[in-house]
Amino acid sequence: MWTIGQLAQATRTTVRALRHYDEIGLLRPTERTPNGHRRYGPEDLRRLYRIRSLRTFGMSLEEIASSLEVPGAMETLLHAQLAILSHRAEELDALKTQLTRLLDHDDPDDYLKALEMMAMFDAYFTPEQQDSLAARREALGPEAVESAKMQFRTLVETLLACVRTGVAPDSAEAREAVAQWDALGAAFHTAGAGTETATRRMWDENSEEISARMPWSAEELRGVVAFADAVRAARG
Amino acid sequence: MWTIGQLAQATRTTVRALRHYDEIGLLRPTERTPNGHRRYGPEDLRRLYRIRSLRTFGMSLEEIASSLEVPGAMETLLHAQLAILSHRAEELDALKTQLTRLLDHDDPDDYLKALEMMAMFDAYFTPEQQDSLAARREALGPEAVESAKMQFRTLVETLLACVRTGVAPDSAEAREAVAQWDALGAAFHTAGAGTETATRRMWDENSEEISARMPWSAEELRGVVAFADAVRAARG
DNA sequence: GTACGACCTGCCGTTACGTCCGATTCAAGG
DNA sequence: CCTTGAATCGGACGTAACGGCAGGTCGTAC
Repeated sequence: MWTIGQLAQATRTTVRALRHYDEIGLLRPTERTPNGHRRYGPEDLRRLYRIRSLRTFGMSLEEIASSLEVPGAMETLLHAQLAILSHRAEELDALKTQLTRLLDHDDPDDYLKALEMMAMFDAYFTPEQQDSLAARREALGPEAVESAKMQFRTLVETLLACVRTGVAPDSAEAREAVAQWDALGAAFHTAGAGTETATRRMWDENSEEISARMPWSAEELRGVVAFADAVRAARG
Repeated sequence: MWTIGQLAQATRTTVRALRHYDEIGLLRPTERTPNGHRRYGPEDLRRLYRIRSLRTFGMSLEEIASSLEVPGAMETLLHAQLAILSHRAEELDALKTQLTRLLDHDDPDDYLKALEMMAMFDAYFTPEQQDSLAARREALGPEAVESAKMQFRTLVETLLACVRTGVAPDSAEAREAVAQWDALGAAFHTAGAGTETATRRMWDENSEEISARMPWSAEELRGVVAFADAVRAARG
């Protein structure tokens, strides 16, 4: 039989934790001395060992309590916990790659804007869509992505010029530019269903935020998008 | 300018979270209407995006607040967070393998005892020592481990017989048995420094618990260990 | 006798909000 | 203009697993 301090020291827990377990009924000492001091026996020690093990697996004390009562619950619970841990590991891994991508970014002063974009990205794309977009980018390779950015810039400039000079939406010049624009987008979208509409929503609702990362104003961008719509409508 | 409900819906947060951010001064709305309703502007929206991004990286609101104030703190903090995430990933991975080992165990009714042993194991070996022991077991292969268990059982029986029949500690029979015992232990211990003494402490302080998993009583085991000590002492 | 350590109960604090409350206030319809 | 339902307000309490502190009791050693 051991006092609470001895048990705590022997099992590398704390007196406070043991008292907490007693409070919530998870580990009641075998007996109390007449003056109220807790006395723990070997059976309590074993139960404590089990509790600490299950705790290292990330289970809540409530789960531990119920699994220790019901004799057959252990296997089911451990399997479930393994699944949870695997899921958490995947999430962690995704976070790590995202963070690494962010830190590998060229411009170290651009973190704040990058963070904004990531959150917006999260808000408009489902995780599956994000995965497919990332996979698509990876499949295309970094130089293809850079090249796409360049093409995108020149296309925006072209369309912007069309808007400014009042080129008709059914002109060959406008059609050609919009066709290239759509092809460029398609190269990144073919992998995931619904990414096109999500991109469009993000574009519509956040042109101000997006323009903050680009050399054009939100007004100009909205004009370009509207013009592209008109060109597609004229094309039929 | 948006109301709190609109902002919450647009950014997929909750009204309560936004009020919380306001409370702790993390995200104050640009203005209030005369009647006290919060009004958020584009600047608030951007700040919220940043906050949500950093939150997904597992940072506390306090860390986020300070990193958003100090201009250069972002890179340092993100790097630190990446390190933390990597560490957590390793821990999670270790937990997963441990759980998997437990679930791969032959006897499904033996979970509770296995959990006890794991906790004791944790209490007496440092993580590095545990790694080296596991690596050692893996290097030896499962059939070698099984064979060692068999040898261990017969050795205990032999020594137990010596104790019962009062064989002298300096007899050839006793010396031979103890030499084999030590060799068997050495096969598992050579990889990690300090594992021998840890094993010994665990053995000394928990013979009752250990005996619960073996076909001998704690009394008998303590007798065997003491006898082995005597034999080693006689050997010099 | 008293000093010291170990123990007791009870209460507040932690994180990032969720939930519920009663009291206003807004927007739309009759 | 009045009503009604939805949105908003501030405040309070709850969460998980303890940590830490206060004030009191107990046992032992000097």
